[in-house]
Amino acid sequence: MLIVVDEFSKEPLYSQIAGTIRGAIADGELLPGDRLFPAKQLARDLGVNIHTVLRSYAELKDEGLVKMRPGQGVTVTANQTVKNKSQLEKMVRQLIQQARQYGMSKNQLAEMVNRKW
Amino acid sequence: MLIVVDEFSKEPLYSQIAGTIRGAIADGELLPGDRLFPAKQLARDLGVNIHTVLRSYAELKDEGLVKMRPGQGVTVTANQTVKNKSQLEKMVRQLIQQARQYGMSKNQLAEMVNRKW
DNA sequence: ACCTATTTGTCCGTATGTATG
DNA sequence: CCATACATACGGACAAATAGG
Repeated sequence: MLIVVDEFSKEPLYSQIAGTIRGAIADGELLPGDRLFPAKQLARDLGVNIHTVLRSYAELKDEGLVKMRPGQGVTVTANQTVKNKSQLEKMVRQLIQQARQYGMSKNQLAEMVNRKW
Repeated sequence: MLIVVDEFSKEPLYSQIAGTIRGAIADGELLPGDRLFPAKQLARDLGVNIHTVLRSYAELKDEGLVKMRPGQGVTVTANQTVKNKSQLEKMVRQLIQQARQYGMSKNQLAEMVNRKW
């Protein structure tokens, strides 16, 4: 996987790095179980600080795309592709309709989902 | 609001701080629109680094509990309470269960809700 | 059981940039 | 223009978990 960063971009470095990796996972270039470069190594290769890389990795971790473990590294999480999601989408639509009736905002619903997860 | 940190606790400092504020919001001690202490000030008062406080705030921001804006500070987000929400909560629980069966992550579900809103 | 190297996790300090008022 | 406050990035230090010899 090729990662490049543009230090003059208005997009933060950690965001650029996370975005590239996120795309690679989405494209299947990185598969579940695959290990990312150690932060130290990637930082050296990219010419950025290790903290910047670790922040990128942490972002992907928060998204559930990877797992991070000291001594072991960062590995891509099991694939989350949904096969039969039509039913799920129907539920989501119903839920949204219900939430709207209660006068909830999008963020309020999102927060509720987040809380109950 | 009183915030104390235990530097010998195994719980990270930023987590301790975020937890205290999270609790204060849950208890209604902090109300929507209320402003948190500037990170610099709180850091000084607690005897920790400003980054540690900013990390706490960022965590609460990711949870949707507060908003952060340069120059303006950190403010508690609008309350999410819904009056007749028992049915809605039941739907959310079902939805989450369904989503889990499909192997979706929390963020994937959130994104789905966001997209369909 | 021990030691060592690797790698992430947290915290500190400093510098500079960006948005707001 | 200026002060305030968060945002990003760098560097260094040490801790904690893991793997391997």
